Amino acid sequence: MQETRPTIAAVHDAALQRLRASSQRYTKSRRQIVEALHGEADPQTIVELLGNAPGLAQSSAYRNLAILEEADVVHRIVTSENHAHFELTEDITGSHHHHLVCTDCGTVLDMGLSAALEQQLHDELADAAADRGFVGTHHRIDLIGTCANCTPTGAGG
Amino acid sequence: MQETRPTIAAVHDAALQRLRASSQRYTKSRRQIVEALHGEADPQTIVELLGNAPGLAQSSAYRNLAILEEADVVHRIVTSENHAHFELTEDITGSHHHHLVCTDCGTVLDMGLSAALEQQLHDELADAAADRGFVGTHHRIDLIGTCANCTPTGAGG
DNA sequence: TTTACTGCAAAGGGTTTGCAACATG
DNA sequence: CATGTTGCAAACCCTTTGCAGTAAA
Repeated sequence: MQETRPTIAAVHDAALQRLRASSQRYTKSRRQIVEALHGEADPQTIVELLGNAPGLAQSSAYRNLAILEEADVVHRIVTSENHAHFELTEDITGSHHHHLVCTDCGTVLDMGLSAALEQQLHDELADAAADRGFVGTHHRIDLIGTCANCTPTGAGG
Repeated sequence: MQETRPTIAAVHDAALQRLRASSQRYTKSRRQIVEALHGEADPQTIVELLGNAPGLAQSSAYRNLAILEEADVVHRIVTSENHAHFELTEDITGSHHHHLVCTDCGTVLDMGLSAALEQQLHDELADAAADRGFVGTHHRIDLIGTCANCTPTGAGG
């Protein structure tokens, strides 16, 4: 699922169009953020992102991430950790996926589920929403646990 | 699913046992928190909780919620909102459920899914976890959208 | 050129913590 | 009686914001 990612050029193009649609510019800082997010397979925290975007001010990162989120270029992931994680939206990467959240170090990893399961889930969520007068826009599935780095017994366990 | 909740007495009993297992006392503050959580159908924020637990200091609420969480009496829900939400654990209420999260007001509502879907999800999550060397403990499903109070067009829409 | 964006640093807001008094077992 | 808990208030940390200079369209 990580192997079929669009090229950075395609991502920049998509980002540019979305920002234009929101009457926003595609500045150097924003390109840096998009490149940093594209460069890593999994969602990054602000701190990680700043490490991958040399010279970018923290305040600019927050401001631009908010704008990129508003323009549907970036998606914000909030787990029980203190730091939020960010990734390119599914619209841009073209892959619907969910997350593995490590309770130890806070790392967030991507994972995919079958289309059949997604469909059934979609239907049941629609029913549940209707029962409560709720209008759903999208769903989110997380598997909570410990990642390979934080699991005591190395592998195979 | 909300109709089959255990009595407050049963909840207190379960909470007491879990706290004892964690070498913790079941103090007046902790009882107050458990009662407040039992009293509402849906997860509450700290502010709401304090409103339902007269005389309880904010710091005590945070401290005790952490202890109750550690003892598996209380579950913390983190959405994209600023405020965390809290509810009694499924072990205590006896009902496995998921959440509807309103992006407008931050409200969190409970919902249930079918056993069949839960089973299939469980299996696929196990596969995805294995692929990444991840050890999962539990999952979380949220439907993001707007609740009845925040949806412009009344109902049916 | 005009407008929006950037960086710095200080402010904001939910959560956590130190300390003395108090309640629990 | 010894230890854990409470409440107050200050500290903490991530995030947001004001302002003057700068880059984008």
